[in-house]
Amino acid sequence: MAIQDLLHGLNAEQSAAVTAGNGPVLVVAGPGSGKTRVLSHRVAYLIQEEHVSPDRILAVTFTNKAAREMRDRIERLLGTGGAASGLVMGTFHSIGVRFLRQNPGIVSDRLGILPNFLIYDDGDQMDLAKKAVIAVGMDPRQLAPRRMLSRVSAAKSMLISPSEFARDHITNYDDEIVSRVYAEYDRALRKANAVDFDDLLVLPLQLFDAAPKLLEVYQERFLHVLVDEYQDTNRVQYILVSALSAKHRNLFVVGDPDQSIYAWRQADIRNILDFEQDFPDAKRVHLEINYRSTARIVATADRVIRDNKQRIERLLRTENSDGEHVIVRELSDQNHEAQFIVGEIRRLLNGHGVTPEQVAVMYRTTAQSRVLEEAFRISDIPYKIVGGLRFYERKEVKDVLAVFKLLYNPADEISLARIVDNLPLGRGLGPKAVDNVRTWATLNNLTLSEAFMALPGNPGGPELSGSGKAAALKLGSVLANLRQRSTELTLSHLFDAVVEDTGYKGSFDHDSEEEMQRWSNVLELRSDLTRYDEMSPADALPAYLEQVALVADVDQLDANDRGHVTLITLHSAKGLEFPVVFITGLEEGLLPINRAIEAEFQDPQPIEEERRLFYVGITRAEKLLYITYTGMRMLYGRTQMSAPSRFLASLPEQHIKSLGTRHAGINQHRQPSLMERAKQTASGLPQATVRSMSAAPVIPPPRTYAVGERVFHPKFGEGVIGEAIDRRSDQELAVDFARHGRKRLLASLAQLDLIE
DNA sequence: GCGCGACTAGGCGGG
DNA sequence: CTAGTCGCGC
Repeated sequence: MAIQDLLHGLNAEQSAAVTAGNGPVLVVAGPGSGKTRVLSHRVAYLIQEEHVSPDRILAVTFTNKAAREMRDRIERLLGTGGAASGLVMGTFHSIGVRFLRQNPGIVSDRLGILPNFLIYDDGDQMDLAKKAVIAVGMDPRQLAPRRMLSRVSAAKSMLISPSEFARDHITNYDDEIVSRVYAEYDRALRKANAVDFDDLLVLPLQLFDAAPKLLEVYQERFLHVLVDEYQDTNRVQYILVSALSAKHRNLFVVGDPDQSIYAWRQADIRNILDFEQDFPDAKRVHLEINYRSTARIVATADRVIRDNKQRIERLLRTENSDGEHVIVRELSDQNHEAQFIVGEIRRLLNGHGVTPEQVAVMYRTTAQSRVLEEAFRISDIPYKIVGGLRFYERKEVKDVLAVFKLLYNPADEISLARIVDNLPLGRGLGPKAVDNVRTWATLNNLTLSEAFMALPGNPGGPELSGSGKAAALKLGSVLANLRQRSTELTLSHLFDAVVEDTGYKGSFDHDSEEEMQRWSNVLELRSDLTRYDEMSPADALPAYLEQVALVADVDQLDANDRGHVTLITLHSAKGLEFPVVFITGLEEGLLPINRAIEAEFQDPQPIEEERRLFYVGITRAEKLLYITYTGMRMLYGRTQMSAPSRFLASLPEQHIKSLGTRHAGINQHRQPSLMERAKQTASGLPQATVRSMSAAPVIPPPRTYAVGERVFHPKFGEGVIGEAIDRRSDQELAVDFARHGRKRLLASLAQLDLIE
């Protein structure tokens, strides 16, 4: 492909970013401004025009899905298949684990982590944190392991080691506990030969510290380092990319400070704000034309984000047509909210040319998805929930995976404990028997599971009662047998052996619908495993376990996986786009969330982050945007009156159509100030009529259709325009399809192509 | 050692 | 409300 083709369709700013020369580059990219496009074109440009070998480019994305899509795009741009192979691309975590796996010798010598280390998921980390809390003599019920974990995670992301924490970061009793739990947690993690998510970023840095020569090798190799969603990087990630790009200094970062929504995960917005201080010779490019959304949606987003105080003033503009008004709707409670959404989606699906996959329903908390899911289940609209309980976090799936993990890493006591507690194989073994085996294991310098496996050959081993002894022997012999077979069997056959030999398969009650559902989840795991059957058993097991640990919810959203409405949290929705978006629960306490409101007087940051989250949601919408809130909501089992979110007051009147009884712009939860009352009186609020657009931007006319023209629709196929009614900024069409008869569609929504 | 009902604390976001 | 834990009786 020629250079002009590589730059074809890019605007001036996008081209400038793509073709920027060497040195640090900061791309500040508004929503829908084509940043993924810029990144892919940049990589393709480097390979093709600058003749950079793909394996000398490192590209970091926020999700695996984004990495996948970008790779596809680059392949397409470069034409020939495989042209992008060798590119190092993925999330920070997957790149981190790659560094560790590539250097097993140094990792094991210097960091004490054996090559068969496991990545502990959230649940494993929780179990370990709980044990750590108990080990330091505290009660896990009062200490909230979850809170401990987040403190530990925060420390790790700021590169504070347990000993540094103990030395420099204790200011009160609470810190004292955290410090001890942190030390114990990390010790237990190493003992289990496991790492947590933060370790995947921290350990590579420790690796580089321990082996500076190795860092030099990587520094030399990576001629170009590109980072997406830079506003959401934390300190460790910042240091990692700085270190890797230090030699050639070709660091290309893309981000949007207004979309920074991960401060709670220690993302540090200063990384992007201070980029030019860190790299004084940095070039800066702004992408501010939005290609995604209608002018009304862009104007709404812009108006909402402007009310943040701590913000760099920025432009957001579009050349797109006005589109429809943003619909704001008040409902009496969450059930009516769900009903409204389902009803509205049904209306759009029937005859407005909308297909289910074009629609997303977004919410602040996963708890909100339950009511929505219920409404969708009753309706005949296909839907899919992203997030919530992940597949791999389901109890029955974790139970089986625990066996796989233990077979791979015998030091993994957390998994062994799962097996003992949850599988029929562990029946008859209580804490006492396990403790006795552990004592014996320690004496003989074995891991706990190795000790169990050694039992059949050492009948005189640990002290055990008659029944406990039989159970322990059984466990040991089954594990030893599975372990031996794990090197020969494909993963799906290993699965069969595991569910059979542990008695798990037989433990599901065939008369219980619920248990049969759980068993079918277990079987789904089996079909997941067959994807690895081509690989040699020795490689498949670690590859599969790694995939399980690093796959995110959004990663499983597949572009080919069509035909359903998406239910998703606002956080997960970052980076996605949908023609039709519903943002639900615009209420004080939910969006903004209570925590942020409580902190508001000491610290305005959390509220500002909530507003950015709302902004992220708004900017996901291409054509139609609905915003809903309720007057009453059941939360944590109690029904409470809910006040409309303060963010509703930022919505620009001229672009919204308010269908509620109360006007969206007025907060009901507090007395309006005199000024506000004055303004309300002046403008005649509350009111629900649509006000005409004031100071409308110059907008190019949208594509229009005429009666008789032939068109193609992705779902209905070929058709002829039968009627065309002009609306303010759109056309309502009646199209006669050859195979589906007459459908009424909105020109802006239906993905029609004119057939010449 | 297991299974059950009673009780309590938390209550968001995710690689 | 729901998940997790306690404490009891078996």
